[in-house]
Amino acid sequence: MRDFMAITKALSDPNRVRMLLALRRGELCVCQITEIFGFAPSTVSKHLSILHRAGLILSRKSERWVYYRLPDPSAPVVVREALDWVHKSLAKSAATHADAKQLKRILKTDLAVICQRQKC
Amino acid sequence: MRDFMAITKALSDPNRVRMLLALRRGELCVCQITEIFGFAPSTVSKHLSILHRAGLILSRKSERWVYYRLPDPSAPVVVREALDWVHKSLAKSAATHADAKQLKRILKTDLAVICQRQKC
DNA sequence: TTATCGTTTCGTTGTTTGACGAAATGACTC
DNA sequence: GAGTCATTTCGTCAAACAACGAAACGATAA
Repeated sequence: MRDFMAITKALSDPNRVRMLLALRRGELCVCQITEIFGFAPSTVSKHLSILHRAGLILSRKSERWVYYRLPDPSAPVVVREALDWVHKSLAKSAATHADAKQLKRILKTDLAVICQRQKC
Repeated sequence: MRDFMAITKALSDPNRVRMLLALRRGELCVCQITEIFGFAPSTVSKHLSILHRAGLILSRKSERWVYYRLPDPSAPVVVREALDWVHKSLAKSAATHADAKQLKRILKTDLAVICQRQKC
């Protein structure tokens, strides 16, 4: 029950759900996600840590950056089904589409430039 | 997105999730649910209205009582899948089992007696 | 070591949420 | 039409939460 509630609480904030959807195409580092959503880095970090603690995303550190990604198929069933439900339900939503557009723009930009722009 | 968030917000409270699970065996009236969980009737009513607004339960009025039940298979896909996920994930949890035991006891008791006990 | 830089943690602030009791509602009975 | 009764709505309070900036952290670079 506790694990399950960690997932539902993580999914109860729209910005966290948007972040899950943004990761659909592959891993992103914190500053890329910060750029997409326009929040302070500390805010984004907090959201990602909540998603991470619920098991909905995994993290990896490389060079200066921390990358987050969706879990692989070996994740617990409850997590896999939650993610399937989220993606299936929102893949075509307006918010997802808008975020995907932002993401496309950001992926064209060099990481260092993004980070400098944010002074992060 | 708004509909989806109504569902995740509804599922983000453990007591509301317990109520969904309690309805698995069939419809219950507000005072029966109140008896199971030991909250004030106004609290239970609020929880049920949140679940109802999210489309996770349906209601029916009969005589003095309002009955709530899980939706039939004609419910929206997003709702059906959410409920499937909840039930599949928690059917065997300790909390569900304890509530089911309470429920069994309460179903043996006459509705009028329950309501009187609560002065509701 | 010291500096730099992306990320996280901490403390604060304003908002949301869950609980309750009291009062309102609305249907059924007399 | 007045009374009864289950349920809902309203107002209040305390706890939880989301956002931010400042400071701490931890790894890499000089």
